[in-house]
Amino acid sequence: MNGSTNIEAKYQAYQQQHNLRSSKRRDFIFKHILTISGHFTIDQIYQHIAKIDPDIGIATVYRAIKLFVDANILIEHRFGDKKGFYEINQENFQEHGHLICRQCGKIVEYPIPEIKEIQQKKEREFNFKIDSFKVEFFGICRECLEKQKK
Amino acid sequence: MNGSTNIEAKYQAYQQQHNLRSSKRRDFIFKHILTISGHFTIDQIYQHIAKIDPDIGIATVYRAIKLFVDANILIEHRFGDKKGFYEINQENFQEHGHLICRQCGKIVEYPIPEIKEIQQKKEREFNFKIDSFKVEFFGICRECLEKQKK
DNA sequence: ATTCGTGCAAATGCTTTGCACCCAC
DNA sequence: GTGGGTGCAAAGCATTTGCACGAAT
Repeated sequence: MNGSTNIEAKYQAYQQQHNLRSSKRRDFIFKHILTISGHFTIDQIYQHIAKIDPDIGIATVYRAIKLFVDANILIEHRFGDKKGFYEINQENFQEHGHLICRQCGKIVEYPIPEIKEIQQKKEREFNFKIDSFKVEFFGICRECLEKQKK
Repeated sequence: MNGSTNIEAKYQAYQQQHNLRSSKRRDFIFKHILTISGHFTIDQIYQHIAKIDPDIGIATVYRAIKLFVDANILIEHRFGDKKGFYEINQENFQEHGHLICRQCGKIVEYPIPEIKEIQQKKEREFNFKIDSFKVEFFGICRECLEKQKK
């Protein structure tokens, strides 16, 4: 089973559980987010879709993305900004965290395989059913450190 | 050296570096946040301070808290909400992460001593100067799981 | 027919900012 | 006196929502 069928199954299951009607716009947004690697914002999605389907409203994008977050298809991040960042919660993607530079805002991804073990430990310990995680480090990146020296 | 002198030193250093003047209000907010364990919101601080100093404006609280975040005295969290949550970034506090129930919104803290090692590894690997981190797990808590069964 | 999905614009809620005034240096 | 600190109200910005209409069942 590859990643996208896995996610599609999740979407279909969610649609059934919530008695959703089929919607071309929502399906189109869904297909589009599958093609994105890394993070994106609502506005990026909206800009892209609006080129192909100019009548779409940004509210529809908000509603769709919110639904995908609820369905645990997407993970929402707020890296200190007020704006939301989203990324696919694909189980067979590499587990990763984020390094955020608080000076230039750059976001670097890094693999963090250690997290699975910690997650399982916490699940047992707190009797929580965990379905996503975030590991974020904040600091100053090399480039900004060098700029400071000058 | 205990935790609060550590933080006070951080505050003083920041004040000097940024040529801040002394401010009774900012200092009072500073002292107040030191007494709080766990997370708080801007509004909670404002409500508390306004009882003692009714003339204070909420903008002052925002400005002070933002400054403390910039000084790395506070860590800002956004647990999916639009509202910001804050907590002290006290180095000799126990390193901890958060478990967030996406159903009832409950936030549980847990120790995560493993993180220091990971942090150091990433610092070396990416040449980042890391000064704070977040580890968050999202899922459904025991109580909500039990409610679902019924 | 009924109810969900959508566009639009208004509303919301947190946060920031411009301005006039006050206060520390 | 100069420039930071503050209260107030207005503005900003991302996000949500009420409403009327169109589309799916």
